[in-house]
Amino acid sequence: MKQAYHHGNLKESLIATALEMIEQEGLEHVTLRELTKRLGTSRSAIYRHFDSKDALLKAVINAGFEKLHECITPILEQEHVDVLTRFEKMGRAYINFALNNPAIYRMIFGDELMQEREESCDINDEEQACGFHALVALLIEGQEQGLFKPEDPLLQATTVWSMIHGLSNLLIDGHIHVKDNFDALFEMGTQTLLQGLKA
Amino acid sequence: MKQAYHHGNLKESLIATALEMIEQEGLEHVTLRELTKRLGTSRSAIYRHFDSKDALLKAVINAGFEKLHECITPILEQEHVDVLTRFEKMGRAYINFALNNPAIYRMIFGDELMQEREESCDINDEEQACGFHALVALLIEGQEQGLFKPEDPLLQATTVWSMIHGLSNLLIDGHIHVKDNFDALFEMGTQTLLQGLKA
DNA sequence: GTAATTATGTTGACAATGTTAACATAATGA
DNA sequence: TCATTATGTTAACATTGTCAACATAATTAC
Repeated sequence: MKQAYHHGNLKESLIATALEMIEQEGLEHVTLRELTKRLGTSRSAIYRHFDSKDALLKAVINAGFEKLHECITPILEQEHVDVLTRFEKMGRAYINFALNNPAIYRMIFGDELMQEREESCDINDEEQACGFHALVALLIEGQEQGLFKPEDPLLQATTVWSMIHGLSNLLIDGHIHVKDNFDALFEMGTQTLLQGLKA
Repeated sequence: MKQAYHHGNLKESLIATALEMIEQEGLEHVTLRELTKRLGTSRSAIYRHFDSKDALLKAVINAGFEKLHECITPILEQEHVDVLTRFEKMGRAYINFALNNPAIYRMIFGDELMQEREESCDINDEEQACGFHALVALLIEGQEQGLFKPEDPLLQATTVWSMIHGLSNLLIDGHIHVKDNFDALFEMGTQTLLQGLKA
């Protein structure tokens, strides 16, 4: 019905299609002309919804971050599951997200676009890093059960995150080959972490 | 003397200046026109030495990788220093390299340019990943001294690398702020690793 | 030493891309 | 109904990587 002149919800379509293109063709092949062609609109229709291409990409990144968050946080908050199981499930889900969405994952954490906005992605802000603070909560829970050393849980969480994040990056950037020995590698990583944190 | 028409060693100057520009202005501001202007040559002089801009950037990446290698490997091979000290010094040097050369570090491990060349950066190839295999050797040495579990040292090395790499990335991408608590964070990371690997 | 060949550098042009201004059309509300 | 706002289109521009044609230096063959 809205096909005539107005697209309807171009803004969200732009984000969704850009996200698809990034994952399928790679960020460098995402051009505004191609993107708008796929949506049947004209080149500069974008500028009614975003200030620039970078602004659109930031919105895509935020959408991707939301996806990751929805993938991780629920696992950490399954209170009926024991701490160690949640720990392992979270790690597996996190790395799988990276493996299934490598381009977005790379953008979320590495893209230069994000460098400027100082505020965001600050671990210490509980609002912006709620996934991280769910991990902190899990570690505190483990400390109370005597599973982990009673040390600063923020530092512990950062250590855990470093390992998972580093492993994810090495995998999606091709420095480790999944086929080789993913399960053994994941096991070694988590076991090292758990023994390292153990009281 | 060579100023007249021929530059002399344009190829290496291109790599060196590009590396400087990347670190100072950021990769996205490195344009062939600006790069060649700084070297006093004309735009397309590049194409006498490189097939494309990407080819030049790959050469820059290789140069950066070499820098990292020269920074890390000597530490790992100091046979008169005990294993645990070498371990910690390596970690510190590695992260400091990332902090001092964030743009290049990001390119070395994350850049899409490298994705295509399947062969390279393969951990299992002892030629290409000699830094990594120096770490493997250190872990084997530690195993022989009873410091570490007698498990697959390749997996152990990958685990160590994941932690250091992840921490480096989180730091240079601004998700952790160095000023906050770098020493405590580094300590937590290495201690967790060491206790996790301990026999 | 001179001519031929190769290596290296320059200039002008082109296509692709992000962006903007001027214009066009739809939706909304007084 | 009409005025205002929201949204979409078209034409043009500057920037950038790239290439072809040309120019000049260095090297080699004779």
